[in-house]
Amino acid sequence: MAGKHVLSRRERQLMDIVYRLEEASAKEILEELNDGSSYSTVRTLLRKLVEKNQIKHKEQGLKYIYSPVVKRRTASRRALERVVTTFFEDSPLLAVNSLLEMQKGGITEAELNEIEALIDRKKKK
Amino acid sequence: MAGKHVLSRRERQLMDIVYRLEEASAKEILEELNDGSSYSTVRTLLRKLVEKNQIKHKEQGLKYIYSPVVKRRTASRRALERVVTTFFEDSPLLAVNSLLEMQKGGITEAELNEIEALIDRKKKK
DNA sequence: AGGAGTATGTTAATTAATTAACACTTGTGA
DNA sequence: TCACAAGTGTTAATTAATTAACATACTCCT
Repeated sequence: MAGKHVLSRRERQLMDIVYRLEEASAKEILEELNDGSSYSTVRTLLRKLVEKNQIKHKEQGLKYIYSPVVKRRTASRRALERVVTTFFEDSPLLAVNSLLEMQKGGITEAELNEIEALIDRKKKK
Repeated sequence: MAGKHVLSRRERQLMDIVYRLEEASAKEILEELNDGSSYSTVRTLLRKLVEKNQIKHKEQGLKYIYSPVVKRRTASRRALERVVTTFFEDSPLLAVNSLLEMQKGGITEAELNEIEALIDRKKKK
């Protein structure tokens, strides 16, 4: 293993699932992966992520429930920053523009109004 | 190698650089990486990315200039979608909210106005 | 011409990632 | 109680990723 915070492809894939589900058991993660992976495989990956201090677990009855060490809000900011840096020339504005055009989960008129409200609030500072 | 479109950690790191720079020579990528990697190492990675059909190169005098096969616009959409799915419950709105709060490359008043203009334009459709 | 400089092409050794078998623990219902 | 179900813990084999040495090709300049 290279370092504490360097994640392999597979490890990152699991982290994404954990962030999406907020918390999950090994079994749930296996189901989310939905490739032919064995339970054992998933558990080895989870153990490595615990070692790398990326996730922690609490016991729930028999099983462990895993959740991220870095909270979602922080991780999401970092993820957005990376995308903005890589694809949008460090301009959040350009990224917002792209989000407005996004089809998936398309933005409704009501949501557009919400965004305007956010902007107004921001302007007042 | 697993599949044609499955990238390793290092390969993705190079792709990010290529997307950020739009196009780059092996040497430029080496400089961007800015860890102790050897020129030879970078070139091997580039060759693999070509094999995986992630980048292509044109010759420029002696050297190759590499650029992504999937254009930036497409790749950026995919990247945003992934972030929105993983961290923002499939809601572009929530992602926009987070971008508005982003410090790095902070959004100016003028840019806020631009966003409002974008929204107005969008509303008219 | 030919040597230095700047590239790319080939190959191989090492290290890390990935996968999964197998052993063990604990709760639970017949 | 005791077999089974549902977990986790340990370990190891295999495959992929990573790194870099070495060889080769092409330009340019003296």
